[in-house]
Amino acid sequence: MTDTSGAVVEALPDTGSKRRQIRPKAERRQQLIDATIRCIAQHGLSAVTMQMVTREAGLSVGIANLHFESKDNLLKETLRFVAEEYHGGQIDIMEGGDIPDLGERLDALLDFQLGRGVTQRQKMSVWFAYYGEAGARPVYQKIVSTVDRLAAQKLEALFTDIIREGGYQDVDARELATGYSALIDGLHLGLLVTPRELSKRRARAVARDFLRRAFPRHID
Amino acid sequence: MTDTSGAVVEALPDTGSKRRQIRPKAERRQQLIDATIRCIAQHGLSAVTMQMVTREAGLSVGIANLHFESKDNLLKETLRFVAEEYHGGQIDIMEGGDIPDLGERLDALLDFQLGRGVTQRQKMSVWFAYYGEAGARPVYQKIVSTVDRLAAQKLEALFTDIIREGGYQDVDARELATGYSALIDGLHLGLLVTPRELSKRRARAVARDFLRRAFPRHID
DNA sequence: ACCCAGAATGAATGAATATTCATTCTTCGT
DNA sequence: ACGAAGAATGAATATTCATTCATTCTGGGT
Repeated sequence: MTDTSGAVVEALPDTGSKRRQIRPKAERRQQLIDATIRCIAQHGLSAVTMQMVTREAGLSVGIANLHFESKDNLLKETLRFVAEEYHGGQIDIMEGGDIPDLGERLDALLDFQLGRGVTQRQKMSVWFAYYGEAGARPVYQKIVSTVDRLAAQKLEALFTDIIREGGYQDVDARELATGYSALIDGLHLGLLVTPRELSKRRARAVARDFLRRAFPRHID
Repeated sequence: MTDTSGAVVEALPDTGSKRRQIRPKAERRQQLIDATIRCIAQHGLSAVTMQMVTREAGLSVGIANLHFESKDNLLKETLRFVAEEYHGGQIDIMEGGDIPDLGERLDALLDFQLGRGVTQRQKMSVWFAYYGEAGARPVYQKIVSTVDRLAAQKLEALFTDIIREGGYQDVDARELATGYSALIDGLHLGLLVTPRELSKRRARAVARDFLRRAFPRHID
């Protein structure tokens, strides 16, 4: 309305080239998912628009509906990606052919869960944005609970091994695993919502404390 | 456009009376906040509309902007209400003039945190819906962290008393309080997102276990 | 060199939604 | 009984947004 002269086309300081690029479908999909993650983290799930996402990806609006059928689907696939990345990483460590020592494996798990990769505000924001909607959207519940269940099983198995190795008495692997998972989730929440009160450093100390109290001969 | 005859006015099967009622501002505000809570729980924060809320409250659309200036404000006030209800309840118990025995006070706290009132899906949904947006909305962070900080202090004080009374060694009240709070948050999350895997009963057992391991002479 | 499958674009469309405000209705004090 | 203060209404407005699709462009295959 205000400027129809069309003189300035390359006004935006785009991500490099303004020339149309053709790329395989899989690559574009990932590009869009990554952009969605950044948008959710920055603006919140409820404020994310297709325009926002496609601009963040440096692409046109139409492309999102080309590679995902709808916004709904894009959001679903984004959750699936984040969930699999997080739980997949955990599972790799817990199965841990790389790390034979069980105590060290626990340490590695804790490092992953409260370390750089996962704890970045971006990822946490996305994670909890979906949790927030999960109460009203069974689809989200299903996506999360599918990967979640597997991770829970692996954790229980790891704890069972540790209990056997350490000869710990009066410790129930299943219950402890539930507690540990909940603790980690709660710490993530704290890091996200009240970063002033809870430093990453202290979060690790708290989690480590939990494990030490349960498995004193494996931690510290 | 389609029907200007104005014949059928009472077509909607309203919540009882179709007669216009005049009520004090404070009452209408609470009514709208309650409706907002129900809407968020049922449809998710991002799907809530003013029409939805006002219909749920059995009122007209205009009223929301009469008593709150905007949708944004209504959502903010709703969060404030939920936060104060939850943390206020905890604080009352922890200050606990009613319950002199410290172990019993702990039990009461746990009951409140994982009992009927708070754990109702409705309230949990709202709680986490806001957490999900908190990463992107400093306003929400501020509202939560204000009440949160006070509750954390009270919990630390309670734990300090218990540690002194029980003569527990090697236990840091602050760290334990952080851990316990995180654990409770994590359990709420589990109850909300994977109710199949985590029953309320088991959540209580897990939390109780955490406390017992720290304060064996006060629990069980 | 040229073609064309299909990738990419973005203006246009239509649906949804927050907010406004002229009007109507209640209640309370007198 | 009456009038005014202000509570309540909901049609209208303006905006925002997801989705569509006619058109343009690219790059690999011939």
